[in-house]
Parts: sequence; structure tokens; C-alpha cells
Amino acid sequence: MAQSPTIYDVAQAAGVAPSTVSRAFARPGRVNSQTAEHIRKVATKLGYRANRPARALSTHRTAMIALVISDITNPFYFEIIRGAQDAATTAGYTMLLANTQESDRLEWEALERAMSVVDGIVLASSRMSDSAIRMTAKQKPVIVLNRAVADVPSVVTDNPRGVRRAAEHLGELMHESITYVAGPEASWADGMRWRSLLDASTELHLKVHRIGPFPPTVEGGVRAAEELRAHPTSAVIAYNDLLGIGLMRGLAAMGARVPNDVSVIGFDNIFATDLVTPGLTTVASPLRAEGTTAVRNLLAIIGGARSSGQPVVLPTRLVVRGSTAQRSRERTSPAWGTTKACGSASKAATSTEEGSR
Amino acid sequence: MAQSPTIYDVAQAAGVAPSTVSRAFARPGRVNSQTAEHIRKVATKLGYRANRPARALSTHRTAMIALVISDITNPFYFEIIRGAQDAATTAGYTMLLANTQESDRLEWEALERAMSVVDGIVLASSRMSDSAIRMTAKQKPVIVLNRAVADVPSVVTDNPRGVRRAAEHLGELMHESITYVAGPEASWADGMRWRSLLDASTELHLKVHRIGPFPPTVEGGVRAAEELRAHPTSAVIAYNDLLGIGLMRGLAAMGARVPNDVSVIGFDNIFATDLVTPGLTTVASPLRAEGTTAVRNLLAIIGGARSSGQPVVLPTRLVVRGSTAQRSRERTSPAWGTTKACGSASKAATSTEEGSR
DNA sequence: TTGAAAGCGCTAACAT
DNA sequence: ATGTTAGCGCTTTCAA
Repeated sequence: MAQSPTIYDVAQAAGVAPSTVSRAFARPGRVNSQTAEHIRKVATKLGYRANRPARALSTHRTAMIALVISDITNPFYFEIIRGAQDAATTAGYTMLLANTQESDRLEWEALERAMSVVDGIVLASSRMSDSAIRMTAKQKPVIVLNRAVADVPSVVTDNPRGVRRAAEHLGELMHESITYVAGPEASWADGMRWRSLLDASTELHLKVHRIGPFPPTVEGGVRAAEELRAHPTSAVIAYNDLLGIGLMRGLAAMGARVPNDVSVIGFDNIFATDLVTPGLTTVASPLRAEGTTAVRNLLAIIGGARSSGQPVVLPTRLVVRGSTAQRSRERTSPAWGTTKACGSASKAATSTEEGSR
Repeated sequence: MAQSPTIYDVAQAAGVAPSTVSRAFARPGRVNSQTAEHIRKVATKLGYRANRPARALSTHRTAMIALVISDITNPFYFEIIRGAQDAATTAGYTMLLANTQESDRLEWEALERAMSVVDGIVLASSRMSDSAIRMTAKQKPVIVLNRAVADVPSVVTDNPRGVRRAAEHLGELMHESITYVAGPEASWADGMRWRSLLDASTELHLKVHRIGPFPPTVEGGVRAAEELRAHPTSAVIAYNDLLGIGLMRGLAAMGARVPNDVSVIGFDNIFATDLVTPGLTTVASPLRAEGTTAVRNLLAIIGGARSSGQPVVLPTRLVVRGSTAQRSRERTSPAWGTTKACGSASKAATSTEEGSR
């Protein structure tokens, strides 16, 4: 490994003082002098690259931020990550990704690690307690995403409105009773969605009940399907898309048809919602925008801005796909499994013409 | 923001010299002395946390590594990222994620940034030239993933074997002619797969030809379907799963049935291959293992190990799902579109019972 | 504008 | 085992 040149090497090669070299790379773009120009030329010839940690030592700025997410594998984060990356890169910041496996302990450890290295932190769907988050926010600028924490700036989506739209949609399709498939208990969004559904249901004269909690995964959804069988309803709203997709698989495996026997709605509009068959109707979040907004606000705070104290609310919208339909006339058999019309879901074959029957 | 305590604060509070404090946090776990114990207690009481950049300045180690990937949004990387994260965290390293949007320029810039901050770099599916990679490797330990570059340690999957298995599988299903749907030209794996297919085809007496290149996305696959229509074959091998999935959608939209009219095989076995209908047969890569192996080897090199010079080859395996089937007896109509048996793919409804017909 | 000198918070020799 | 003394590479006063 060739030792990379320092500011002193450049200074010597250019015949100036080290501090002059430092200035040549100073903040506001061009330092006009010819000397600076010359220095920069020498620097690139030598392959000089500023040592960021060293710079951080005196400036107390590392130009890095951390994005802490609960599970990299969850497609929910894909676009958020991308949006955050873009915003960070554009602003000249490097982004650190910390994965916390849905564990508050791991999340804490990751923070412990990142804390001294970054200028600020975006906590996406944190599983930590409010007080732990506030504690963190006392030491470094923090933005929480998809959760509201008193005294900590946050970015959330308009869950109440989204849930309302979903409920209306089901109402219009003549459904009268809805099951909510709950996600992780530590999820702020889960509580929010359930409460919003409760509110919406009274206004819309719908019956709702809830099952769960389930892990927010495809696997979790499959398990939810089994539980749903005990108290079947013609419509289901799942905490998120993964759960919704899993639910559809589980239902299919049990011989229930979606949307004929049961309509399913998810949340977030992740990648894959339109790859499954039927496509999953979902309350779409502006994932990409969540990422960029969170980072932009974080950078603003790092830059000295004060937050309004109110969460930034991003709009949601209902995306209707094939998983929701009019409630069927004929009484659905209470235990779909007994119908035994179908093979296992995973063995399903092609066929796109069923819909018109 | 409360200013966090330094080593001096701790030293003073504990009534010892700063260097003693430093030692109390030294490498090999426990420094037995009672003093150290005491210091640590004082430190946690004060909420002391080592300033990593400062430490890096004298140790020349940042305990960070970078994982550079071409597109965060590509599910191909999900498990790789996860595996890499795990390995890094386990070893006490923090991982930096850099996204390069399939652009060699952005990749270079990201490296430029990360270089002085990390102890080593994993280049996953790099789009840079071999020489640029070698250049990078001269400055920091580098591992390239999914590509072989002379003089740079690498981790690859056994493409030849995987391709061979795929071709054999199609041969067993009586297919005689295969179309290869190519991915990005800058992709090393693409070239590898195509050449391996060429080799396998001669041995197995199969006809192959290739179309593309296409971007390695669902959208790219849809476009590939159109091109395929010009020279239809009963079997297709796609550069990756995303392309394969897109291809299936495109075919469905044009009225072709998978696997009845055309069998499709993808690569990598990403999340979603078993969510689509029919499930996509694919040459599975040990994604997770790729991530962990790359990071472990990188850390070994950082730790002073010398690489063997040979790429580490990870095994692949064929995962057979619903998208491949025996070539049908009756002559397929050359232009599937005219068959007009099906609706558009995206409007497809439920149905799992078609398979047995 | 430029140069000289003093740290930023930590580790690593060297002494004791 | 602990204290002392230099720096790591950079920015930032303060003079010139």
C-alpha cells in the first residue's frame, strides 16, 4: 500500500507553507490566487487526497451521516435508502448504513459506534424507546423517520389519511367487516394505522378487528393467514406489503381466492407489490421522498437550522390493484381450506385469464 | 448538543494520566488492573465515548470498510449487503455503503470520498475498468466481488457450472434452441455467462443466440420480450432474475404463456423470484455468503494476510420453479401476440388451478 | 494574501 | 503498571 501524500508533501512540492495548501482547498469553492491554482495542480499530480479523519479532528465535522434501519432486507427501505443516499451525496456527505435486525439493543450498539463518526443521524423506523431516542438526539442531530417523538424532529407519512382511503375503498366494494393484521408492537406506524382504522371504521360504519402481532415479513403473512381462518372476513388490511403478500400466499395455499374470497390491502407500495399475482392494492408512501426529506432536514439542522417542532408529514395515496374487489354475493365458505379447489400456492402455474370468469 | 467528554476529562476525574485511560480501552479485551476497572467505571459515568477520527489519526485505522454497489435498488444486493454487514459488525467494523447508479464516474467519485475514511473496500459488481480497480487496490486493500481482476483478490460464483446446469435442465426438457438475454456490457458476469453458455451449448448440442444488452431491470426484461418476439425460441436464459421477471411480464402482455410457450431461467435467486407467478427457475448464487466471504477476506488482508492470487469461487445451484417446462408438442405460433388468448399481465387475477389442466 | 505556531483527541514510544 | 512526551494530518488563530 503506497502511503498517500500529506499536505506537507504538497506544500514542499509547491514551495509554500502547509497552511497555504490547506487554504487552497478551503470552503467556498475558488480561492482565486494563482498560488492556490498552482497548489491544486501540484496536489492532483501527486495524487493528494485530504485525510478526512484528520480534518475532522480540527473541524469537528466528518461530513458523514448515518442512516439506521431495522432490516436491510426489507424492501420497504430500498427507496428510502436510495433517496437518502442521493440527498447525502448531493450535499457532499457520505452515508453510513447501520442495520439493526429489528433489535433495540443492536440499534443502540450501532448508534454507540456511529455516534462519534457522524455529524447526524436518521433513525428510520426506530425500535428504541422514545427516551433513548431523545437521549441520542441530545448528543447529535437526529431525525426520526416514520415515527413522532416529542422534541425530536421527524418525518412521517399521512397514515390517517391513507388508512381512511383504504377503508373507504373497501366500503365502496361492499365489504362490511375488516381484519387488521398487525405488525411489530414496537412499530409506531402499526399503532398509528390501527388507531386510524378504528377511527375510520366508526365513521364509515365498518366492523374491524385485529390479529397479530406478526413479524413484518412474507413469512409472517403466511402465519397470519392461518390465524385469519379462525375469524374470516371478506377484507383485510395488513400492516405492510410484505405481510399482505405473505397473507395472499397463505390464503392461496389454503384454497382461498384473492380477491374473490378475500380482498387484501397492504401499506407502503414496495417493489414487488406489482410483481405478485394478483397485484397488491396498497397505501403508497412516497418512499424516495421520505429518504431525501429526512436527510435534507438533518443537514439543515446540522447547518444550524432549528426545527419547527412539528413532524413533516408526507402525503400517501391509495394504489388499487387486483387484490381488492367487490364482496362476492354468494356466502364464502367459512373454512376456505375445506374447499380444496387448489394446489399449493408455490406450485401454481401461469394463467392470466381467470379474472373474467 | 452537549460536548462529549474527552480522554482528559476522564483522566482528571479518575485521577490518572491520559495515557492510562487510553490503555484502559486498549485492544485485547481486559487490562486486568484495578485502575483500568476504575477508569472504565468513571468513563461510563461521564458518558465517555472514544472519538474515532482522533483515534484513527494516530493508529491509521478507522475500523470502517466500504461496500460499493452499483444500485441499491437492485434486490440482487440485498442479501449481499446483509451478509457484508454481519461480517463487518461481528469484527467490530462499521460499514459504509456507496451507491454508484451503474456509472463508473460516480463509482470513482464515491471511492475518492471513501478512500481516506476506510481501511478497505469491497467492490461489488464494479463497472470500472480493470486498471482503475488495480489503481484503487494499490492504495487500499480491495476485494472485488463477482468479477476477476488480475492481481486483485476476488470472490466470484461458479458461473460456468451454473450455466451448464441451466442448459442441461433445458436440454432435458427437450428444448433445442436457447436465447440468451444479455445484461450490461460492463458486467463481467454477463460476459462470463454468455461464454459459458456458448461452451455448454456445443457440448450439449443446443443452438444458442443472444439478444441485448438490456439494463438489468424488470423494465429491461419487458423490452427484451419485444425483441425476443422477432426470433422466438422455446427457452430463454436471462442475465439475471430481474430481467427474467420482466421478460415473463412482457411475454404475458404479448399473450405468450410461461412456461407453456417459453421457458425462462434467471440468475441469482433474488427475493421476489418465488413471489412471481409462475415462480422463476434460476441459477442461485449464495448471495449472503458472497457478502460475508468478501468482507472476511478483506479484513484478513487488512490484518496483513496475503491473498492466494486465485479468486475464491462460491458454488451455485439450479433452483427449479414453475417458469421452465417440457417443450410443448404442438408448434408454437411464431408471433404469440396474435394468439390473443390472454389479458394484459398486470390485470391478471388470482387462479392457482391452471397448472393441472 | 501568506507564513508560523498552536492545538483538535487520541495513541505510542519512552521512561520510571 | 503508570506517567511523560511526542506526534498523527489537518485547520486555525495570529502575525507579517
